Amino acid sequence: MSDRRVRVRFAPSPTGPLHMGGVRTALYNYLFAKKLGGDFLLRIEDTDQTRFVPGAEQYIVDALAWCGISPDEGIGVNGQIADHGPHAPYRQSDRKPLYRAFADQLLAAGHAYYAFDTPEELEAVRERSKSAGNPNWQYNSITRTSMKNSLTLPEDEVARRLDAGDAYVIRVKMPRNEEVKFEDRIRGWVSVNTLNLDDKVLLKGDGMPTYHLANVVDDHLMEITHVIRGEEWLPSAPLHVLLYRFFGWEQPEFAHLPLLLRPDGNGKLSKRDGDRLGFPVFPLNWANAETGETASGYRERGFYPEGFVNMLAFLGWNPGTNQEIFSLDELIEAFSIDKVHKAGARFDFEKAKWFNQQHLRQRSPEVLAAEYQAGVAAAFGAAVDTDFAAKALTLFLDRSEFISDAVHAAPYLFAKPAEYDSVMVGKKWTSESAGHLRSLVPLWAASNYSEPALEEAFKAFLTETGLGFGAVGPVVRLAVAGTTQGPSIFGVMELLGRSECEARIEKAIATLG
RNA sequence: GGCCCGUUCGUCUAGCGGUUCAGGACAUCUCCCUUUCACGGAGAAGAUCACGGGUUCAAAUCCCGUACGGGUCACCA
Repeated sequence: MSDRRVRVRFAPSPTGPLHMGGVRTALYNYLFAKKLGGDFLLRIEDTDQTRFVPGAEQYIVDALAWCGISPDEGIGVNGQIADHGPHAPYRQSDRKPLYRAFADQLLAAGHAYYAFDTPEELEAVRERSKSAGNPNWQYNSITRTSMKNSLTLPEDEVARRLDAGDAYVIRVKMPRNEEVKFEDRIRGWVSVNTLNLDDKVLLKGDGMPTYHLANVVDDHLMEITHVIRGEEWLPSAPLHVLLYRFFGWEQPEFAHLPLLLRPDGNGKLSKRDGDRLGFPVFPLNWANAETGETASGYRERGFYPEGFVNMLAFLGWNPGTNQEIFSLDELIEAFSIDKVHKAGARFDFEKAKWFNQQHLRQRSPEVLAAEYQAGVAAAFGAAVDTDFAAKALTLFLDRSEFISDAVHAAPYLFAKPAEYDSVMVGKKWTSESAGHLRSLVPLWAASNYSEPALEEAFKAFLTETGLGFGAVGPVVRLAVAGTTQGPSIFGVMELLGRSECEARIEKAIATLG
């Protein structure tokens, strides 16, 4: 497989929104392919018709598009829900007719067999086994001899049942005692004895393949060279290796990614963690049609795709240098599957925010100004011009992790303070405060109301009166902004303009005395 | 429980037999800057490299065992 064109795939099941772990798997696949000049495909594995969730497929496509992880082939090319490429269709439910022949091939070669046991019978056997002290009964090389299948039933009865249309599944016939080995790109040699593997169902009663069959068949047909997926697939990898062998196909290279762990306690990060832990687990908002609840997404939380992707890339991978801030293109350049960590990575939202902050600062002033304008319009229904936005950003960007921080840090830029910080009023507002402000108003009015001029006039006033900055500065802040925190109050005053500032000062004096 | 995988500062990690009594980042703390809050700068603290045995002149790095953690055991993916 060394000189084959690199082709990888991300193959999610549309049973709900894609969570961040899934996005990271897609990202690593994408980075790997692009780094090597190969193809990245998106295939939809919807063989379980009972778990179909409306909108999930659209969500997956939208989420990847937002992240900039664009498929070259399959579903979702150019963000469209449509098949695109020489191996169409790329949705397994649409490929249903094609799997049967492969199951038959295994049947003919003696690597698979028909099994007529009903789900109820299997359930009963498991129950019996459990009460006998064996908690997990398996359909395997030993137990299959006492089940109803084409290995135990007389040939004519099997033919009769098949003719009669009896329900059946096709199971893999697991070899009795064989060591299955494969070299995982991340974990090295992994070895399992078939004694511990069971006769997995390959083709279900409804004619649909299970993941195992569909995955192996499609990866082969679609000429996938590297299977990069989550560690939860490691236990079934030996089965897949065996299937490639049974079919006589070249086996792709495997790379099983470490899991994303919950920041608290134990276990892997799951969809059900939702917002319970105080951060989104999904790339985009997801409105659950059944519960009516909306799970929050990174996009809506204010993250830039660049920050989100950068953060995800570093959960389990590291370039080996001290550089941490990367664009998608830089990630492609730096990525190496061999540098992926083996152990699970515990997610830390604080660091995630830091990544976004770094990307926030890398954006151009023009783009930021436009985003700020949009944010202000959405939050306060106020329209501000580009100059205002640019000036506001020089004041507020430093203290922001998200552009929304800059927007929400100063509602007082868009409305007079509704109230004044009572603690600071108590500390700083004295019987003399109103007088100081009244003295300042004409001094400022005589200036051009620019930040430096306002500050200069203020300082001159202090010098003249012998007052300290701490005695009057906070008072000005309270009057103009209602709070004593924030950037230079003179910058804020410049933004607000003279008449607004004077009105606010009057209002404060009227309110606070 | 069986099988498989993993284990370096609180967290993400660098490290691939000697140049490391372990480097960076987030978080924490201190100081400077700023008469606010942040940003920024400087610094501190924080890991006997899970533990125990080996191998070797030399081990975080190789091997074995133990412990702990995780994953997986469906006609789900």
